[in-house]
Amino acid sequence: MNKEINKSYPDTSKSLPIAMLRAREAMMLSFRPVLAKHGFTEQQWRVLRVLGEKGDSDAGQVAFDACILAPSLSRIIGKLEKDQYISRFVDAKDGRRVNLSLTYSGKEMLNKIAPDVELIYNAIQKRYGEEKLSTLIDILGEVSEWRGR
Amino acid sequence: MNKEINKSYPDTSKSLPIAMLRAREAMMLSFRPVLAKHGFTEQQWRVLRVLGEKGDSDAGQVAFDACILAPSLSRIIGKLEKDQYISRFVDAKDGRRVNLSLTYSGKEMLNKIAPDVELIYNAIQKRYGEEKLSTLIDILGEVSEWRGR
DNA sequence: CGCTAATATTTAATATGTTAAGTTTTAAAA
DNA sequence: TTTTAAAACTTAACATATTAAATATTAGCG
Repeated sequence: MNKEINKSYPDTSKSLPIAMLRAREAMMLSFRPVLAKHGFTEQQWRVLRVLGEKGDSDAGQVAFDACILAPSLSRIIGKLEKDQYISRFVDAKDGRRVNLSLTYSGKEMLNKIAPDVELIYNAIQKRYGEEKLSTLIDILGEVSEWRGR
Repeated sequence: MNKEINKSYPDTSKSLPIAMLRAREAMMLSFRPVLAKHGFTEQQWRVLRVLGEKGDSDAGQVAFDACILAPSLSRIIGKLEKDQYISRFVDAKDGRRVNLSLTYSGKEMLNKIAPDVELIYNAIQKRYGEEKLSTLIDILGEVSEWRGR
């Protein structure tokens, strides 16, 4: 009959991937509406931010910095370019590389949205304290080094 | 001319949402191949796990526990039901609710995959130490309580 | 009881995630 | 130098994410 095929599994409440998903989602519930108000998705915003922060970069670098896979980035930069927030041009020294650059209007948008995003960051930091959050970021940084087997 | 429209923004390396994304992605790079080997996506696996752990639940509960939005869950359970890993039936007392239940074959699959997933969990825990990881989960839990303004 | 608001889920539309395959260009081996 | 392998993107196909709207059902109220 084997009505007892159920065993005991590690509680999902202790699952790191789910815990990160939950925490991230909690924060994004605050951020997303701000970005949406300006017509951007979370990912599009990350691309703009990374370009604003590190300056012109090739697509691979942006993909890494914004934590977006290459195929997704291809589509995203297609749209951002169409909307004239970024410009895209093939690298002169290596024809495989695509360099990305914020346009003036992209920089303007960045300057326009950033303060609203900052407000939320500050509220979160005020709520949980800088120390706890920097501990969090430190550990997350360590775990990001994980390369399984 | 305003060639200096660029200002300074908070470093994305200090962005909590991105830090969580990176750390999560690092771990999922280990987990995904294991799940894929058995033909499941990350989300489908979360649904199976949650049902195995908490027993029969309605869709809303599963959505919360697995951290999947209702519209996504609808499709996912559609596929899991078609593949006969779960069964779905309308609640007798509340016709709006849909109750979900693992089938025998769903439970079998859970028992088959869980050990492989466990191995990875254990390796991660061994690498970073239980204390650090439980600190991480604790802080993540706190941040999950965040409800913006 | 009949009407209206609230719930739980599903459907739809658009955007991104994920893996595999295809292109073009470089680098490296033979 | 010719061939081959590797690198950086892009395209394609399917799955999920996100928001809004549609459905169906229940709860509350007058």
